[in-house]
Amino acid sequence: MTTAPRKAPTMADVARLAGVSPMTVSRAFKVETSVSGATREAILKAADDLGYVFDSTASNLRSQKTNFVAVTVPSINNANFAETVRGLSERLKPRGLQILLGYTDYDMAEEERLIEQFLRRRPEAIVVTGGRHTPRARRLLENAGIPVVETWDLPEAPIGHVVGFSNAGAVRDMVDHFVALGLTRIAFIGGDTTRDTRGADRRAGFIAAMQAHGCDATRLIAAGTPPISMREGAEAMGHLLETLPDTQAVICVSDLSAYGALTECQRRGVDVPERVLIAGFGDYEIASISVPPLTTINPFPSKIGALSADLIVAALDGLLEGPQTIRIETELLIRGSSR
Amino acid sequence: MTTAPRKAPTMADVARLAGVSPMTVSRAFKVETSVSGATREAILKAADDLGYVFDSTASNLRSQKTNFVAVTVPSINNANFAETVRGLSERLKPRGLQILLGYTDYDMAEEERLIEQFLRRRPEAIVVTGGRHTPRARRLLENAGIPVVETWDLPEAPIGHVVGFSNAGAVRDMVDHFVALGLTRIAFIGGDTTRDTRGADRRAGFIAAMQAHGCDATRLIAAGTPPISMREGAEAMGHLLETLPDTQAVICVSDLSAYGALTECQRRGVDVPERVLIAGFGDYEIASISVPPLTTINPFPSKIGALSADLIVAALDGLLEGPQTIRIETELLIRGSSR
DNA sequence: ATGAAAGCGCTAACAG
DNA sequence: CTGTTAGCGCTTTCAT
Repeated sequence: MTTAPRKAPTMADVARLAGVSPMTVSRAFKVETSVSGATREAILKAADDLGYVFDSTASNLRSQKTNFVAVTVPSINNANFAETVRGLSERLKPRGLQILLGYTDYDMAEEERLIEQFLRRRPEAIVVTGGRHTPRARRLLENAGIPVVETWDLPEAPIGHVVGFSNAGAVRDMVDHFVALGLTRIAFIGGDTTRDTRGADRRAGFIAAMQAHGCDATRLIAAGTPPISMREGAEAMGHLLETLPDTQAVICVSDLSAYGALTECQRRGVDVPERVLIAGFGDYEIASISVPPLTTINPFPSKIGALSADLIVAALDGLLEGPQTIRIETELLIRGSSR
Repeated sequence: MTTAPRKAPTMADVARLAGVSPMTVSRAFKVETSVSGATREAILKAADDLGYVFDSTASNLRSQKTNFVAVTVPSINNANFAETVRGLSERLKPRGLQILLGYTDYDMAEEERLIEQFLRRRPEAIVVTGGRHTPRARRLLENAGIPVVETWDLPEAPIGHVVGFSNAGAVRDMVDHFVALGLTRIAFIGGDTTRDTRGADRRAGFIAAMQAHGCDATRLIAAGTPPISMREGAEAMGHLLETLPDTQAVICVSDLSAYGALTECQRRGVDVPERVLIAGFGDYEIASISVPPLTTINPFPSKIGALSADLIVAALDGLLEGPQTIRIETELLIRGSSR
């Protein structure tokens, strides 16, 4: 059945059946509270007989504790953000904190709406992806009165705590790698830069690094709306091979688009890495197993989540002096697609 | 700042500043309620000045409405389940229903814990993945008094509504395809069958279909703990090529393991599909873009979500006579890896 | 170890 | 269109 005829039982009902006061029932449902073993047993038995389910909406209101942490990510369909959520979740669970997850679709206006909705539910802390937000979203976070963690970025003016890395710096490392191989005609494949701020930072990092090396930084292919897919990466590669056939290396905004680019080369009989080198970003599983495997950057997504959780727990325990910024060092992984 | 010095303002504070009663403030925050334009404006202005944020913990308790739907999936890091969640989310949002998402790690005991936690928060409805649960989880769902939807499966004894497909039947279609090509030495690569019940159903469907065709159904490779990865698919394929080198075709429990198997063939110089044919499950993006592309089955994951949302909305509106079962017809996609 | 009273912040129900 | 009263189901606080 999917509908109950009668009203759900409350603690008062359980108390009546067990012959105790509602307060004792309340205590019996917490761990480490002073209730005698026999009484607790009788209460839990009574609760089970009645089909009682604890009502946390009432508990939340009275105790002013909701025991959840709000988390916003750009996309739920992304292995790296999923790893960050897993890292968070695993360290928050032992503290009895659940995660309320929402996705913004890489849209700051949607992020603002989501943050407002989430704050209404009174989370104990909030984790957001990125360091750029609408002015109103920023204000909401500043005034929320709870720990705030910005991740996957190193914002210039953080709202609260930060656990992230330099997207531009990571791509600079990649450019340096290619230049060290003696290459100069290097292209960048990414999505439209208005939506995905981390993608935009990577593109900006590419341009800055190329210019620092005195190389032409105009081989920029926009491949569609972020997050760009394998297919869009493939299409961008096709376009690149046709319009700028002397390109020696390609840096893609993510491993997924890089893999798409690789397959397009395979379909066209363009040898990788002999004729063109390819690199991605994110160290997704595909990057380590494709033939050839893809050169990429590991941003340690689950570490971002775990360290964010540590900050939250410390902040809730009052152990933090002020806002903390934890800088993650990304790792350049040179694989078969670039050597 | 991450901590507020003073207490957060309530509706009473807003009411005082705006010179109205708390009830009018409450009305001003709902749409389509009878509040004069000028009054509403003054109230929202006062709320903004105070930095007031609506407290839904109180609203939830008093109105006995939480405006969210609980959803459990085996893994958050899975493009197909993500599509189901997206399908749900997009159709529930216009109704003002948010999603509370949790993952079970393919573990029924963890699912039970999660369901209990979720029901304490009093969701309007609950969506679970699969049709097998612990006895206690089943009882909790039966007594929850809210619409329940089981997905991604066709349970024999549904708890409430169902939106799913036959995992065994889908694999039967795949076996039929290979047998029609004149092949008989067909293997199945999957994970341990104790955890992933959908994977177990696919394996059982493989065995049944092979036996129905009078073929040997013993080429079964267990590749690790579900969900099995690309790497585990590759390792299983290596094992298969060494122990049963006369195998003509391989059906994998998912596209990810199928892709791993494909790469292993490429590393070993085993031509696909000339020497061995490969098929997966799920129609992930990798399946359509790999070289060669992978034969697979599309279970229409976002449709599962959308139809589940429709059932929930109809049930909440009291438009459903009784439990509904919606059967999704999967689609066999024959691609380069098997022809 | 257990109980009684009060109230968390909002809104259902009723009145005007 | 707006206000008053009461109470959702717990837990804080203070007793015993």
